[in-house]
Amino acid sequence: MKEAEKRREVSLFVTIRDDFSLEKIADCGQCFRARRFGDGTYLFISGDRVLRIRKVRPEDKYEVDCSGEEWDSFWKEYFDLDRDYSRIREICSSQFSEECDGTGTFLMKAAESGEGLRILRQNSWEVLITFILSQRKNMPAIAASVEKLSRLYGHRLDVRNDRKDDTDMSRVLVISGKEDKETGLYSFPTPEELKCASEQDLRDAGLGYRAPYVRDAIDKIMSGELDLEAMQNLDDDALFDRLVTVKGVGKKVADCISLFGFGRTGRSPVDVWIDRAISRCGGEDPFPKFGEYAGIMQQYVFYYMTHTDNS
DNA sequence: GACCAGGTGGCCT
DNA sequence: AGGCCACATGGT
Repeated sequence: MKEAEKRREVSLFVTIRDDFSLEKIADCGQCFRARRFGDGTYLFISGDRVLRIRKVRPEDKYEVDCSGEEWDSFWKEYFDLDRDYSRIREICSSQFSEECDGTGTFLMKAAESGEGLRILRQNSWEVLITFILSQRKNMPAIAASVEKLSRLYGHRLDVRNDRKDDTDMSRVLVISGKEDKETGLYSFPTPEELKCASEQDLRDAGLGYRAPYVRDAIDKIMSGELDLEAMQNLDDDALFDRLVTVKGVGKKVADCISLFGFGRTGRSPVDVWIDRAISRCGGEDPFPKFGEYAGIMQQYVFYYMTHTDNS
C-alpha cells in the first residue's frame, strides 16, 4: 500500500453516473480555488469544508475523504448532483437543428466540449465577492487574488490528514509566483472577517479599483441592507435588481452571481468570450432560447471558447 | 513593454 | 438610451 493511501483515514466511495468531469469543473471559471494534486486528486473548498475527490477504477466511482453524512448533506448539493445534465444536453441539442446555418453546429460542438461540467451550488457571499474581483482579470489573476484575500482575511483550515507533500501538488488554476511554497489552506473570508478591512487595506491586498466595490458589498451585508439568505426567495428579476445595487455589480456580474451563487440556470452572463461566441452566431444571443437551461448552455460555450483554439 | 483580462460607473451627447 | 473612457493589477 502506498504512503498516500495509508494517510487517508477516512475513505468513502461514491457513485456518480451523470456527466461529471472533475478537470472541467475545477477549471471552468466559476470557482477559483479548486486544485489538482499530482495523483489526480482534486480539492474543493466551500466555507470551512474541504473535499478531496478522486476518480477510481470503475468508470462512475469516486473516492472522497468526507463522511457519508457530509457527502449526502452537503457535497451532493454542491456539485448539483440531483440535476440530470446528460438529459439537459439532449434537450438542448434537439434545439440546435432549429438554428440557422453555422449556429447549430457551433452550439453542438460547444456542448460536446463541455460535457462533464456542472453548475456548482457555491456560497452566494463568496460568489458575490469573487465575481466583483473578476472584472477585467484573466482566470489565473482572479485565482491569485481570491487566494490572497483568503490568506489575509480568512482563517486557517485544519484539514483531515493534511498532506506533507503539498509541494508536489500542481494547481489547476495556477496561483502565480513565488508565495507558492507556503502550505496550508485558508477559508474564504466571511463578511465578519472582512468588516474591519478599510478600503486602503483592500487596496493593499491588491484589489485595485475594486476595493471600494468590495467595501460596499461588506457594508451592505453587515448593515442588513442586502440579505443574501432572504434573496433566495426572490424571482430572477427581483434578485437581479437587488444584486446591482452593490457598487461594481453590473449586468454581467449580477448574472454570474445569480447563476453560480443562486443556482439560477436561466441566467446566461455575457462577457468578452460569450460576446465573441454571439458574433459567431450571427450577432444574436442564442442563450435565452434555452430558457431554464440558458446558463448551462452558456457554461458549455464559455468552456469551449476558453479551451479551444478559436481564430 | 505593449496588449489584454469572465466590466462597471460616470460622464457625455 | 447609447457611446466613450478611466480604472489597478497581473498574465502572456
